[in-house]
Amino acid sequence: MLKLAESFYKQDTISLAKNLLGKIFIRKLDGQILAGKIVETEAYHQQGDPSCHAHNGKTRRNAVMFEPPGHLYVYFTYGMHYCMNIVAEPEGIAAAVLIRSLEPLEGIEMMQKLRGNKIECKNLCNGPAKLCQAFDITKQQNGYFLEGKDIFISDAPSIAEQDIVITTRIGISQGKELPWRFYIKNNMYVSKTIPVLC
DNA sequence: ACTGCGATGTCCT
DNA sequence: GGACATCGCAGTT
Repeated sequence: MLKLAESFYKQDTISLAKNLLGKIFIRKLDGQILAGKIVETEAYHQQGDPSCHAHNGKTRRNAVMFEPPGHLYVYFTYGMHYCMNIVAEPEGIAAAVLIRSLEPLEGIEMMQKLRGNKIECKNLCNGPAKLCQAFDITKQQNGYFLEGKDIFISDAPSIAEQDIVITTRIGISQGKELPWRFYIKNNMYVSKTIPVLC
């Protein structure tokens, strides 16, 4: 089980969004292991992407996006939800990959406790705020570097190009036309299916 | 199946 | 003051 290193994360954000599909996100929490396969991502970039939090330059909220690749950028939204990104590209360029869905692999009971009892496995991590709740990712983890021992991503076989579905991104009002959402074809744990571009 | 909407706190102009 | 990279519930078809 090989832990991905900074050299992996130092890709352009679109490549990273594709190459993270199939990898295993792991958190050790209270002596237990939580693990999920990344099945859906979105790319964001400070340039040419008006929906990117860093589009208008560095602020207190988005500062982590400018840090070296492999850091976690966690932000709070809608008064109650967290979303988790992985910083891409070299230090100084603000770009990140939003993790939108995980396929739960290990620690499912603990995820159910964190999410609420009656949630089906299928619905534990099929959304950016849901997976943060299931993995107890909050602002405390903002800025965490993924080479640490408690939170990291484990390598796994890449997803073939023909098994990656490309669509526009979900839930944004600007930059809607950019084809920067990626998910694994026919995977049951993807958050939402919308008309496919190609 | 789909649609609308309220909850709720933080950030940025 | 407005917007927000969401979610779950209630109501409708």
